Amino acid sequence: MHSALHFDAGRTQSEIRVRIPRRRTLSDPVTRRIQAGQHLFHERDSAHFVYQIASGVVRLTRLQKDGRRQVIAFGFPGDVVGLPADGRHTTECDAISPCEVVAHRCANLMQPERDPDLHRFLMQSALDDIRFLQDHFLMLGRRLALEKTAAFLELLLDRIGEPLGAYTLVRLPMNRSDIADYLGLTPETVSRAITELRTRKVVALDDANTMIVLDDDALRELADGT
Amino acid sequence: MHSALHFDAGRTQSEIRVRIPRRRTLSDPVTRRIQAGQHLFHERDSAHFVYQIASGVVRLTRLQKDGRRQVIAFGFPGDVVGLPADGRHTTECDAISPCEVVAHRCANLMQPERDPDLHRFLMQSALDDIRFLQDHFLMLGRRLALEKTAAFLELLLDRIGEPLGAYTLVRLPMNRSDIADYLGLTPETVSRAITELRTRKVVALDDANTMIVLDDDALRELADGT
DNA sequence: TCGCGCCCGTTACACTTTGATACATGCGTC
DNA sequence: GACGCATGTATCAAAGTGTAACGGGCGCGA
Repeated sequence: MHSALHFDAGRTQSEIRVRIPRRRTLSDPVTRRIQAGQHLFHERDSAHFVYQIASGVVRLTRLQKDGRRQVIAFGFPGDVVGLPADGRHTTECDAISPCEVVAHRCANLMQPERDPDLHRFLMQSALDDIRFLQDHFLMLGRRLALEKTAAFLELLLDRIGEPLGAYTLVRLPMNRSDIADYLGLTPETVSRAITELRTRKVVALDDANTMIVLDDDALRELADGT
Repeated sequence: MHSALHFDAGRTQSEIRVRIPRRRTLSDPVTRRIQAGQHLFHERDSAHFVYQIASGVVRLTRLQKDGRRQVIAFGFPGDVVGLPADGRHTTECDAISPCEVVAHRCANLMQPERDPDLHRFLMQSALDDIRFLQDHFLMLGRRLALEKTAAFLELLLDRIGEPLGAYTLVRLPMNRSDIADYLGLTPETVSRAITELRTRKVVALDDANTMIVLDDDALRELADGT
């Protein structure tokens, strides 16, 4: 069944990128490349930079005393990650696929006079971040694992979906454990939910975690709980 | 049992207040009084003001298509609520106890040049907000209802606890349904969890939802899952 | 003042979902 | 070919939910 699902869409994940506007200021941004698995920063690190993702995907996590891990968010191209509180980072951040990121100095956060445009941009990013975090709550609070999973796939569809004829292609950069820790489930339950979505022909999935959304409407209905 | 628990601490909830610095700018803040149940704003409202809570508690919620409600956050004295995305409010906001709030014009969010001090303050608020939202995820992701509930009461302890001799007094301004919708549980489960905490002599609770934290350490251990 | 209905909190019971555990499969690497 | 890693599947136990019922407090109107 899987072998019949070999869709060759050409572009690779890393090619989904966002144009970073070139700016002329005292605090010109610096581009960095990082590999999958590398950390951008750790929780409680003194914060020197915030990072805008140009390509690739990062994972923002919090570690708990009992050893459990909560995935706070995924950083997709265009997102700004690493906004600090009290001068320190509030999460772990590591790449789950090769990334290019643009680093901006944190000092600019509290110096609006120095570079108003940059400050405006950072404020915009913080406000967007708040909205994304609020969206995430709706997934965690939702009751059924199938609904949570559908809502998550809907998010991916909207954030990193690539048109492919009548359907949409979504390359999953994260594994089942990441999804589980994002949704407050176990990897097994995520696996069951995805299997159910495949059985219902809502999505198709090959061995390389490349997904095709077959029934966009059904996915959104499940995500909405209707 | 309840009648034996009549502790008279004198101060009322509304007396927990935060000093709002008087500022001299083009955009002087305006104080408003609102009653319990009144709305400050609705989801998708065009955002004209952000509000800093001076006294009282507000509730930030999102309504879902299936009728369920997610409590995104509670706004305690000192908190800033109503930070918009794309010029619109992203949640409902209503008071759950009589409130005094200080309104600042949203226009200042994207005009750092006009009032740098105000902009710095709003940025700080946004960054704090992000951290609080992240903290909330750890409560939702936690496994057991007892742990979630303990974590929530720990939050209240830290935010609105009032020293009372060797113990700490916490007046719960919200009802069981609010707590349930905040933690992703049902009101019944919250009730059971609180009953368990009372049985274990971790907290005491009277008929007026006034709580005394008897065993601070036990509460935090439960909240940490240890 | 009394009676009434309503809301909230609590408790009990049956049921559903999820978690925990175990094991099989497939893939890549050594 | 052995091994590690990630994923999928199956089974059983545990936890939470849904439903219902009960009691207390409160506001309202007769």
